[in-house]
Amino acid sequence: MTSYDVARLAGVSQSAVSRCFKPGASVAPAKRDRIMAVARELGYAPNAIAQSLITKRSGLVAVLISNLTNLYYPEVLAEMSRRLDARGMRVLLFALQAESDVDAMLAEVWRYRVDGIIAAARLLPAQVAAIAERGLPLVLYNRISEGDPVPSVCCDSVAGETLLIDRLVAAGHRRFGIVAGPADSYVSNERVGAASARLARHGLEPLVVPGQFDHDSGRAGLEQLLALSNGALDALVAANDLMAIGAIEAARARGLDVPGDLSVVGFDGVGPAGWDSFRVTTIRQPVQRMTEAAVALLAERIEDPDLPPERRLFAGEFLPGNSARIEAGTL
Amino acid sequence: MTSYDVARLAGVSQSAVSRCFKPGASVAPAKRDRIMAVARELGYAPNAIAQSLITKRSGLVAVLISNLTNLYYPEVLAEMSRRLDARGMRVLLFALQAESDVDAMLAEVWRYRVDGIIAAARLLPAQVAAIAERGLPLVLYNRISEGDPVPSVCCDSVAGETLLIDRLVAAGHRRFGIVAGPADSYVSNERVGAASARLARHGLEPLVVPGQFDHDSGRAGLEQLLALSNGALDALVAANDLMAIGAIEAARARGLDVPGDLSVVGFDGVGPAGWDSFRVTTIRQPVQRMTEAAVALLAERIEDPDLPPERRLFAGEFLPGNSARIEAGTL
DNA sequence: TTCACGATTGCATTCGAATGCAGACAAGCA
DNA sequence: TGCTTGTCTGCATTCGAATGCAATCGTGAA
Repeated sequence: MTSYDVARLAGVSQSAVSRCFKPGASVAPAKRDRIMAVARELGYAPNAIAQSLITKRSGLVAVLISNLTNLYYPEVLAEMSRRLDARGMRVLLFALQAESDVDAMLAEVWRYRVDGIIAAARLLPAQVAAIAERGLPLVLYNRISEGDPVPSVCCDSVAGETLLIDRLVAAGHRRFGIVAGPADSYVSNERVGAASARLARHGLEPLVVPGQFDHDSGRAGLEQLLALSNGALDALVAANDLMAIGAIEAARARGLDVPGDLSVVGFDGVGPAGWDSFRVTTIRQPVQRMTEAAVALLAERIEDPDLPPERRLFAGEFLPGNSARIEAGTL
Repeated sequence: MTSYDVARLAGVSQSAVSRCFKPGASVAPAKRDRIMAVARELGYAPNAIAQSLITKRSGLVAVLISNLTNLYYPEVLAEMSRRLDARGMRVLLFALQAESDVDAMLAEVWRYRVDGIIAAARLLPAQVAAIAERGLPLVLYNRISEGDPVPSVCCDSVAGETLLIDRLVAAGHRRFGIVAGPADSYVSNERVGAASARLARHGLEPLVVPGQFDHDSGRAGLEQLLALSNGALDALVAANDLMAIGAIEAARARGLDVPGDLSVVGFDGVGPAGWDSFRVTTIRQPVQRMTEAAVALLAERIEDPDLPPERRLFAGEFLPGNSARIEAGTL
């Protein structure tokens, strides 16, 4: 079904059909009705491919996500999809396996003439530059660019970790351990850096061990920290909830009570963190508002590519949970 | 950058450039090298949009997923994306909020001239018919069509539930409760039906309460079942792991030991089911093989639309876990 | 009645790549 | 040398919709 088919059956020109589907175009009401009736009968809708070719707008947004299985991203993706949808844009999904895939993904991104990119994945400065060179609007999600400024949406790790640390210190914790995420993860570095810095302000220095943002890392992290500290650990700060949960389970497996013997805090506020078995003391990212902001930033820049980069920082919500000894009522 | 730009700089015709990017096309080696050099320099790659228009192949596959936040689908989506990628196809993602969205989504699917559809969402017979009418290959994931036969990939619920029930009965459980998923969910009906049928073979009849496939439903389901049975419950069969976990937590909250006082089994084999806190006795879906099969079925049918519908049923893997009293060594 | 003006309408072109067709050219063979 | 085969090439057209431009129509004003 093409606009020509509709035109022929309705006895008008192809232009008329095209104009019927363009809001604000000049078409006589009677003719429009006739055309739309035929279109409906034939099940006609403008071919987005052909439209893209001529208008240079594909309606596609490339969404790059590095580790979909991270429990946190599915929610982000679902929200993002919904919001892009509401603005008439489609999600072209790029689920990255490894960092090395990025260049290959970008090659595909170019080919499909997407209108913009939302990236929740690590991009090298050269990659960011390549995107900018093509004039493609880009919005980073929970990371910022290392090179030139790029619009981004982040959850305030510094504020979040600062709050957690202050609470823990106020409640008497002194011997801290931190389980970091991957060394090249922006959020991990932010969170670990913020927590360490805040501890330093309190005159404390944490033990830090690396992790991978997954459940097993939390378990392994706890073991390492206990070994390093000879069992003298008051609080474990995990760079995300999944690791916090792993740590909680590992602690229990060793007969430690959480939070009685050890306080554990996480970050993200994913679903399982709220389950009875864990009730992780954590910071919940405002996913709804963050995805909305990301989509809005992108949409604005698709309309006007000259808008300056803007960085939106969202405060997380403190979830007291029950995995850390924290003074009640000090909210 | 268009093929014309490359052609001009390389001093050849646009056709030649086009042929350079088509495997097996006839181009003199020397010329090919020259053209490719220019193309690389300009960062040229064929415009997928223009290609789609003329070849009637977009390389896009619409992936419809109903509840991305279900813990199980993210893994499916990531795997599917990777495998489609390997075959040179892109994922156009449609994350459904409500069933009512399907028609709106399909309208978009038409517009983008996707090459095929993989649906992990409920489709009405009329919707399946509309897809068939357009000649679009369709593969269903973990569901089958209610009307005309459609290629599909499923995990064998009957075998899985049968195995679980047999084990439970063999271990002496007699008073069963089942927490179902949404009434319109195919997998829920399959699993609940299979479990009930198998129990009937053993001369047993379970209590059945409805759920929503989420954590809270498991909790609520347990409460309801305990009320209905006056506390006389041996085993709880949840239609998925998330509900099994909710039920386990609710049972513990009531002071019941799992599996000492109550056995709980789930289905899916999602990550959290394997965590120490739960060790859910469950059936793991072979996601890798299932997604590979789904993508293969689709790819075949894109090549040859006349292939007959085929149904692939995969056996799940029994994970003993530790949430049910089951005879050891009876594997 | 005549003219101007605005609302409609269709024509023709454009977007970027793929491909059937025919011409150009070279090598192979008798 | 003459002719047959192939191998390369470029030309021209095609995909389906959007849009600048000019033509057409109707209407109200002068």
